Formats: sequence, structure tokens, C-alpha cells
Amino acid sequence: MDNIKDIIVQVVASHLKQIKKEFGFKINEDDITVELPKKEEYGDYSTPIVLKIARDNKLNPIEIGAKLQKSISEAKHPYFKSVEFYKPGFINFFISKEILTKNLEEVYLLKEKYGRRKNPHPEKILIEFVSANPTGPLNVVSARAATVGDVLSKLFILDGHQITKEYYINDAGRQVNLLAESMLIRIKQHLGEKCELKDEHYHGEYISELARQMLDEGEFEKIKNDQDVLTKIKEYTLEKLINSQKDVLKKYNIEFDNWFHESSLRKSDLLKECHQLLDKKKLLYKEEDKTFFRSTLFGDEKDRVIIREDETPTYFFVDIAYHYNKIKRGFTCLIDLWGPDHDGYIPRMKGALSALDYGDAKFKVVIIQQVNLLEKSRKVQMSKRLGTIVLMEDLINDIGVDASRFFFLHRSISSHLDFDLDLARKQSEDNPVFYVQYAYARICNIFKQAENKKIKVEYTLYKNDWEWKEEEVKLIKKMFDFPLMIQQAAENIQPNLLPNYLLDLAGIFHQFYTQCRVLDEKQKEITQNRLFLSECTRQILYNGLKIMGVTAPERM
RNA sequence: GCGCCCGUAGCUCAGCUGGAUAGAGCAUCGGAUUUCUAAUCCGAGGGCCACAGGUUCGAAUCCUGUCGGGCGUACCA
Repeated sequence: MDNIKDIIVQVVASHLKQIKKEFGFKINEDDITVELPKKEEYGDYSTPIVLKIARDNKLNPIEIGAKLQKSISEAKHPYFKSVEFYKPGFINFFISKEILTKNLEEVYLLKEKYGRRKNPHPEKILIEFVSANPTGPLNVVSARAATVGDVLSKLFILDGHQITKEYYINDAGRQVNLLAESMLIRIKQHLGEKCELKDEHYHGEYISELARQMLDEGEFEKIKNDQDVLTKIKEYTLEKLINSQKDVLKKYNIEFDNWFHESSLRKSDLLKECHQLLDKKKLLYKEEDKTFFRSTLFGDEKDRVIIREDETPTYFFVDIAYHYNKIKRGFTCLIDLWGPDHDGYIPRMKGALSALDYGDAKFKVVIIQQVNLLEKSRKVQMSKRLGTIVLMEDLINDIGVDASRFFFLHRSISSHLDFDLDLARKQSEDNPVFYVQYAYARICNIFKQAENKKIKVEYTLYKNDWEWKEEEVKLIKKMFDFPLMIQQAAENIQPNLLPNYLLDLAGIFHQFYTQCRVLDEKQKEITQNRLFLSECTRQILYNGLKIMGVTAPERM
């Protein structure tokens, strides 16, 4: 079935064309917006287009509205039971029963594919997220990014795109060198040597433990006299830390298609290639033995160093090469999920990609706002270097994957998220996730009861004499909106629409459950119809929970 | 100083590209279970949508300014 909003836009546009000569106005199809009215009497969908036309052309909205309403009404479009005009200028649409039941049958037939659409402009998207430094375990900030990235990926797939999920491992550069140094110092301390960490080193307890482990395993013994002992330590440490990151992500049910190593980039010719390309466009210059990129030409505040005087590339330069590599792999759209601290980094990166002839329209940076941790209503200072972080793993162990995921998705990504640790456990008891899961479990139980009562489930709708009760209508209409919500969440990058929708759907189901008894041996047709409604609801709850990565329990 | 995010009920937040009487959950108070799981449902109270201007038929939503909170402003990543 086509998207209802598009259908309404088309219908309105075609009828406006018919009457526009009479009034003498012009219309732009893009101006036709469709919204969900707040009150039932205003219909299922509504458009205020008449008000816009009246304003732009200084005409009377009442006259145009009446005419438009009449025109659409008389066409008797199968989608609409009725079309009404309300002052001061709203055209309100009431969906027909036939279309709603047809949609239900579609839910039943399509199952997990319900909500998926064929996109007229499909993209081959690379979405990169988390990409935390491999200098320590993942923390709760990464947990938010991981959740959002994972769910966005699934939403994009439903919206008809092709997706690759990638994690960029910064396994080269200054920070990992400091990591190796920190390890060596800890190892020496374990061996009784006197040496101290400096401020810039990593102070976390996990380094000390890892140093102990390296000694215990005899790995240090093997390399201690090598010339490149620090490199060997680095390799050992990175492997351990990266694996632990992977383990936690796995525990969180997040799978990446690709793990891209920064070190592989440094070994390749891509840096050279990028340098040549940018140089050819006269976008580079040298000053005090450093090479600068003219990012100011692209709206950046100042030009940025890409090669230092000691000829090492800056992080920025390597990142340019990385994104250039993404382009060369044939992606038509690049999406990066960054933290708010990287906000100022956007202009230069966009500039670099424009310079490499990759229109910045296809490079999208999504900023996921920070997570603040509160303990006893006070903010917890987090620093990876100081080791005062709350780990993603602790979070999972504490409140569980389901509740964490729901919690992170529940609010818009541009909002700061205050994570109250004292409340976390409490949250896990009356977390809204259980409200949704409970609706799911209830439905499953209805089917178990049907089995017990030897009621055969036919999965058919008896449409003829079916008088819809209020709760049934609400439920059916809500299910109708699922695909629209998916599309909206994907297009506007609003994963929070998903949990909100599921909460609504679950709530309406609970109402339905209270008011409309499903299993009734005396009323076969009503029983079958309500079983069908329950099954469709179950399917959509299942689909939604699956996108969120939250389990759908059959029993609670 | 400049840039970005946030400011909506006691608390946590929804409010889509401006729309028709500002919504949920938690908390508080009061009801509902001989019938498919009460982790549920129904009802009540609670708001100058931070403040001040502007745009217009219409603003929580857009623009400008002010105040408050956070983040950033590297040859770190």
C-alpha cells in the first residue's frame, strides 16, 4: 500500500489544479502538508493548505475550502470515508473502513516486512558510529551512540536503503602511543621499578590489570629486550582492549559489518593520493614547515594543519583519507555519528570532502548529545584518562540490555541525557520498556488460552457485520500509522519516534484488552476478528521491538 | 568573545515541515479484578511552554535579543 500522506498530497494537488483557474491562484505541491490532528472530530489526517493559498493570494479561505472539499468529496476516493472542511481552513480526511481492514490483512501477510518500503531514491549508505578510542573500555556515552547507530541502521534498511555499519579503530597516533607508555610504566611498577605516570598518561586501573596480565602470561618476557618493545606492548594492549570492546558490543547485540583500522590507512598510499588531489586544486600551502589545508574557503574558522613539521600527519588528515576511502568504496551517502565535542570539526571535514568533489549533501554528521551521569543528584566527572568512567558493561549488568536500549532511544538525540545512576535500578522496574513488553506477552497469552480452550485460530476477518468498538478503531488506526512512523524516523533521523509509537500502540492495546474480550466461544466471528487484531498488534510490536534490539518476551 | 545543544506540570521528557482547547510517564489522591496475566485499565488535581520583542489570519514551534545550564573553540582524537 502506498504511503497515506503521499496519497493525500496527490489527491489534494489534483483537485486544486481543477479549481485554481476559477480563483486564480498558483500552487506548489511541496506546500501541501499533511498532519495528524489532535482531536478525533478533525479526522484522521488533515491539511491546512487552503490557509496557505488564501494567505499567499489574498483570497477567502472559506470559499476555496468549500470548493475543494466538494470537489474531493464528489470524486469518492476509496481511501476516504469522508472529507470535511473546517473553519478557518482545514480539509480533514476520514479514512475508510475498507482501507483500514485491507491494511490489517497486509500486516498479517507481510509480517516482518510490514513497514518496509521501496525507496524511490535508494542510497548506498555507510554509517560509522561509536569509533571510540581503543585506549580503554567502552563507557555509557558509547552505549548511547551504539544504540542509536544500530537502530538508525535498521530504520534506513526499512526505508529502502542499503546499509554498511562501520567502526573506525584509531589504532595509530599519539593517544595509542601514550597508552603503550602507560602500560610499560605499569609493568615496571609491577616489577618493582620506580617510575611514575605523567599527567598525559592513562591512569585507569584497567591498564594496571592488563600490565599484570601481560606479565602473568609471559608475553612481556618474550619481548622485553626487543628494540621496539613499546610497539610490541602497543600491539598486545590494543588487541586486548579492542577485543574487550567487541565483546561488550556483542553482549549489547550490536554487530558491525566492518572494523576499519586507522593503521591500515597509514600504511596505504591514500594519504599521498589525497595530498596530491588537494595540492592540484591549490588548497594546500606550507608555512613554518607545516602543511595547511585551506578549510576557511569552506566556511571553517581557520586553516588547519594536516602535516606537522616533523612530517607526521595530523588526525584530521588521516580522517580525510579515511573518508576519501569511504567514497572510493562506492557509497552514495556517508553518515557519521559524532559526539558533541566534535561539533566544531564538521566544517573542516565537510570542506575536505567538497574539495575532493564529494558534495557535502551526501555527507551527513549526526551529533548525538552527551550523556551526563548523576549520582545522588550530582554530576559524575568522567575522564577516560583518569579512569573515572562508568562502563558500558556495568550498565548492561546493572539495568540490562532491554532497559538500556529503550532508555537511550526514548529521547531525541539532540537532547542531553541525564543518566541518574541511583535511579537506574528503579528505572529498570518501572521502565516503560516493560509496558510494551507486557502488551506483547499478554497477546501471546491470549493465543495460548485459545489453544487451551480449543478455539481454532483462523486468521481471517469477518467483515460484514463487524461493528467496530471504539478501542478497536483506535487500535486499527494506530497500526495503519506504523509505516509512516518508520519513514519519518528514518528520514528525519529521529529514532525516538519508535519507542514513542510502541508505547502508544501498547497503551491502546491495553485499553482494547480491557474493553474488548477476545476469546468468546459464543461469538465466533468477533473472536476471530479480535484474534486477528491481536495477531497484527503482536506482529507490529515484534517488528518495533526488533528494530530497537529489545526482546519480545512471550511470558512475563 | 565566537559556535553548537538544552530551558514545556513537583520530577523525567513528547510535541513532526508554524495550525484548530499544550500531551504522556513517574509522583500524589480516588476508583476498577467471580470472565484471555492488575507489570493493566478508568478518573482527579497540577502549566504566563525561561524572559522580552518581531514575522502573521495563527507561534511551545520560525527570526532577533536577554538570562540560565552544558559542550566545544588544538599541530588530542
